[in-house]
Amino acid sequence: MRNPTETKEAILHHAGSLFNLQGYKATSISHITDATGFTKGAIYRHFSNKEKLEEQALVYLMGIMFEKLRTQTKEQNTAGEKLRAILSFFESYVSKSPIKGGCPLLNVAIEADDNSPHLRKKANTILEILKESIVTILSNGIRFGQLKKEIDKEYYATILIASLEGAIMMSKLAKSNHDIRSVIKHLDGFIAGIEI
Amino acid sequence: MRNPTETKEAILHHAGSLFNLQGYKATSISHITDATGFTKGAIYRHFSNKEKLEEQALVYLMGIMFEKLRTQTKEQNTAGEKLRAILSFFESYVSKSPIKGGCPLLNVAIEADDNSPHLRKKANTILEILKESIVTILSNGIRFGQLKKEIDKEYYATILIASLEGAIMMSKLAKSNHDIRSVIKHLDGFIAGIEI
DNA sequence: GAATTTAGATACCGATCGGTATCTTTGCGG
DNA sequence: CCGCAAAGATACCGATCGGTATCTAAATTC
Repeated sequence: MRNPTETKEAILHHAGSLFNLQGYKATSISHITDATGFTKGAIYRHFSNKEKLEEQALVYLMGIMFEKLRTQTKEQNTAGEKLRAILSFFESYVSKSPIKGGCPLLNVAIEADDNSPHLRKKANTILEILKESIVTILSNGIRFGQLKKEIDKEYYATILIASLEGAIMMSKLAKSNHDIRSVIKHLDGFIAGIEI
Repeated sequence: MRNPTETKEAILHHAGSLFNLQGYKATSISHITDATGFTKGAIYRHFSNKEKLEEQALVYLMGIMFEKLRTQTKEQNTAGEKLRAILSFFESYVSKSPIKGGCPLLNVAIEADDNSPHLRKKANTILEILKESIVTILSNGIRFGQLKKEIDKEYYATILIASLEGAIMMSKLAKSNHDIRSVIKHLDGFIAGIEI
């Protein structure tokens, strides 16, 4: 069964999983060959070097994240419900995570901010997309008369993301969802404050 | 000038700085010998292995953090002022950081949570100490009639820490203090809500 | 179905990793 | 000022790092 498309997909899948769990620099090509069953020859045929593999694996991981996030918000009707779907989506990163190792955005941000310009740039773009998707929910909420008109949308998006990402860090460290539940409780009230 | 105490201090200082900037696993002993001017022989005389050096460097970093935090809160008189001193302390991690590379607690938490049990445990203890120190400020604020009696202190401490740590991640990623300023603005109001 | 392209395996490269055994040098106690 | 213990330097170890050149085998093309 030789299928280059599936091979590349399998490499991205396992590499992404390992990068998110162990870190990008800490994960070697050998770790990936062990996980996939493929050899270095196969990996370097599909990716010119480790840096490119890291970048594409990050995009792959964020694709999964945004896909899950989008389906869960689409199920909801009002802006308030959509925002609360985001809260529970982030809570899932602690216990039954869609990707092992927690939030890939948080992980790559901390590892890359000071010494991996290529990953940092991509991560920053991803953060902006996440922000923008929350802003869109808020805009629609205002348009449909579900949220107060005068709110600073970008400000609210920032508060939500910062609190949730910080809470993931705390809860993963303590191996308990107590902290993220507190934060979600707080953000729930925060959202209620702008609902009509 | 041969002074083992100063040598150990210098190793911890440079190692801590590199660990916080590049990560623990990504920083090799060679990086530390380059930074300190000492050789492997010197390092392994003072630290039995790299793991122990990582642990002690983390404690060293957090010592600096808590020392700075303590002096800045001690300068303030009321609980509200002390809490706001914490906000501006965290803001300093982005621009004029006491330690290069951002918040050492956040950094070690993300790197260690899934695969460095020895660091994870220490980091978790540090998180608890940070929480406890905020709870103490809140308790005193209540005792001196500066804060409302009925508040859930641990809950408030969690919200503060999560928001601030998440904001550091965002601001370092975007290389701007815009996000952390938004979060601080929000937390400022949050604190005002429990002041009398 | 033979020829050719391409996916993937194998074997190797120099550099660097954490760690150690040994040697030299320094400073201190007598 | 001499002897000795401790501090630090040097030189090395096997393992592993990212990367590449080459080879084999499978699919595609005509």
